[in-house]
Amino acid sequence: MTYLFSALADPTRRQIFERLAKGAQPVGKLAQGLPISRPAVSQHLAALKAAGLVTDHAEGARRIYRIDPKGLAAIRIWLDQFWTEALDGYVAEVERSSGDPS
Amino acid sequence: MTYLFSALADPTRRQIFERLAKGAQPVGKLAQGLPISRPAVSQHLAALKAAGLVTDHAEGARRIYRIDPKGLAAIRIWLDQFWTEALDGYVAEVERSSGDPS
DNA sequence: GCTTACAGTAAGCTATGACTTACCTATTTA
DNA sequence: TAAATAGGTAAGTCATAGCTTACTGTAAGC
Repeated sequence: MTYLFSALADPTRRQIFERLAKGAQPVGKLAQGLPISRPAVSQHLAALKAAGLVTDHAEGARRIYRIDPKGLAAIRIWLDQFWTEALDGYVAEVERSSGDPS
Repeated sequence: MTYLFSALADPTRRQIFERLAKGAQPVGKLAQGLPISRPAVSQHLAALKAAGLVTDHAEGARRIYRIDPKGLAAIRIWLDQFWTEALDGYVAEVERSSGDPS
């Protein structure tokens, strides 16, 4: 989860990711329209890839990046597995401190 | 989203958060069992609070922290709003590159 | 009121993360 | 095969994040 959340913690990286969500793109095209250098984009893509948020494949000289559903799925699983636990705990605490509503 | 993801990106902070998911706790009790100092825990709690992941209230000299559902809800919204877009894009790209399956 | 427990804040240290430029490799095109 | 395009890697810089110790401010207990 650390890689996943770290990857999404950076605004630029989220921007890249959200742009890829609208369609696969090569590195150079991504770099256009971003206020950072192309190598910086490459580094961000490497981070996203390590997190399982994107995949890449060669297409001639270009390298096409696209969303990898694995990453989003992992977050969803974490969240779901968490959701009930956290909310149960929350409700229990609130009830405990505000008197039994039954 | 930046604060939210940054807060969850740190392993220690996630540990604190997940511990709170099992029940509200004062700072000192959280600090016990963690390999870091109590002030460090305070700082982590401040980050979690700023992200909307926890709330606190005074209880005598103690300060009780508990999960704030707002944070998790925000992630869920981000994810949901994203889910369809990303997966639609993904499917569209895959179909485009592997031939029309119809 | 004085002391002890609880916890936030300040200041300083160190490691890491995001960027840059320079470089190298592989593919296309002329 | 030479030139140009596409993009990953290396090395260095600067800012920030996470930690520590020291301090300050409240609430509780004697």
